[in-house]
Amino acid sequence: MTIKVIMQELSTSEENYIKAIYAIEQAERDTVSTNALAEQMQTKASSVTDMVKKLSAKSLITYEKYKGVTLTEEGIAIAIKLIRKHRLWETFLVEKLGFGWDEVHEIAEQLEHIQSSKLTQKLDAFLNYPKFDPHGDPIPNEDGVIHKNEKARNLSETDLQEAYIVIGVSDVSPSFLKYLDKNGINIGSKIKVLQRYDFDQSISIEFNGKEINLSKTAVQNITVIPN
Amino acid sequence: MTIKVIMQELSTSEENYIKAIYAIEQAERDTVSTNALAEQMQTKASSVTDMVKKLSAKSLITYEKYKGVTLTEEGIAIAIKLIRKHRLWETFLVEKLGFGWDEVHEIAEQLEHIQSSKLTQKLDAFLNYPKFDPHGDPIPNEDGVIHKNEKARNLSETDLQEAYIVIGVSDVSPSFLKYLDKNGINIGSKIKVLQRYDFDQSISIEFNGKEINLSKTAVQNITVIPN
DNA sequence: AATATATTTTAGGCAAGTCTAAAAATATTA
DNA sequence: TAATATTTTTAGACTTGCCTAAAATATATT
Ligand SMILES: [Mn+2]
Ligand SMILES: [Mn+2]
Ligand SMILES: [Mn+2]
Ligand SMILES: [Mn+2]
Repeated sequence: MTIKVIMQELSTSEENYIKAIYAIEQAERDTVSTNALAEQMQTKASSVTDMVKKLSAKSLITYEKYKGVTLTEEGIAIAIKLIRKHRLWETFLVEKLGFGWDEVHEIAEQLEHIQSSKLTQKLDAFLNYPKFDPHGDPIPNEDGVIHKNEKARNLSETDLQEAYIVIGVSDVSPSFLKYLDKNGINIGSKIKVLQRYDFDQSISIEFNGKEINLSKTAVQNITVIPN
Repeated sequence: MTIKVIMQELSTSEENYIKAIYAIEQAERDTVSTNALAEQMQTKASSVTDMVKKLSAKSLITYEKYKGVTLTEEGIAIAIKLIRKHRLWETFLVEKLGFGWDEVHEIAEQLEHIQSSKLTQKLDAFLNYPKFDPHGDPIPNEDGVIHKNEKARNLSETDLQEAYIVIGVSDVSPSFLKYLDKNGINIGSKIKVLQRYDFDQSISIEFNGKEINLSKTAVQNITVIPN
């Protein structure tokens, strides 16, 4: 007797909620509150309550009134599949179609919902099984395994006078990425941390021979490893 | 004073209706009836009436009660853009990802709704501005121009003992395309029409040295040009 | 502990897209 | 042309996903 796993069809909205819950779970290591989810989804708390009941009924999250939600194993698997598709498509758009890294997130938000596991698998092969997307984020493999870089840290947690390599950005808004482009900073850029200003938590770095000042907000959105 | 053309955002459902109306208009050269549209959309006539009112309010079709619908200029432009995207994606899936021509239609049905004119343009360039999709259908260019082959005709309208080249298929169902695959018939296949059987309107052709019998239904779905 | 504040849920409503059943209009046929 | 059949529209209902306003619960403050 064979057991058939029925992978339920999810709406785009349901998928986006799953992704949002996953993202919050990764950031804060706690159950996800209704308000936090409403914030992430740019919607109202009452809408979140509605959706959260539906996802709970489908066993993709556990939900207790007034106590927030957590993804189930199945929910996590779905979230990771979506992230995999999102990052593969972003890689395709940059590597094959020549888009800038600031242009691909919005399009990938649409493409990640295309339903075809064969497509995902063939896209992965076509791209030569890339490990990271254009923003330096790791791409989960077909089994859902994500290889995080152990040495990765936020630029705000670095030592003075030490050399680092930029390996990722956590804000993918076009304005931030264009700002980095203007300064020539990209994934792989070699930098040295020169000074840290306590009054506004900005820092100055050496990059390509010149000194660049980065605001607190910019610094918080750059991930590096020691060089 | 500049006139700004506001390209309205359409839902996937609205887009599919526009495409369906266009397809029927091409086939029968007449206004499109509610029932014909319901048949094409695999839905009920009452649902069609509802949608037809909406599209009419958006000036994408002209609609008169009990008299069927016609696409407006704007409606036609939208239909052609969708067909362009559909066929470009099918080409991508076959040429770049290695899908079979029988596997791509369903996936392209999803991909054609991705919103980004820059994506369409870059995909076109990446594919080297292909003129035809994997089923031999012409791909509209960025200006909406479709180059139809003047010499194209249905296999049912061919002369005996004459040589032809298969240039297209009008049924894209996997079962039909797999049937052609089994016989080795593809776009570009050189064939000779041997005989025509009146009693069931089947024909026999010579292909690759061997004789193949094709049913009426098969014949009706193959497009050829004289060799 | 009682009160005030913040968070979350419920109640009720709206738009899109679909359906069934019934009514209205059009087309066919006797 | 009148009856019959077919097509199309309307009426009313359902689901999904969202909203606002109000009620319920939980948390913070005095
Ligand atoms: Mn992204
Ligand atoms: Mn990314
Ligand atoms: Mn197709
Ligand atoms: Mn095609």
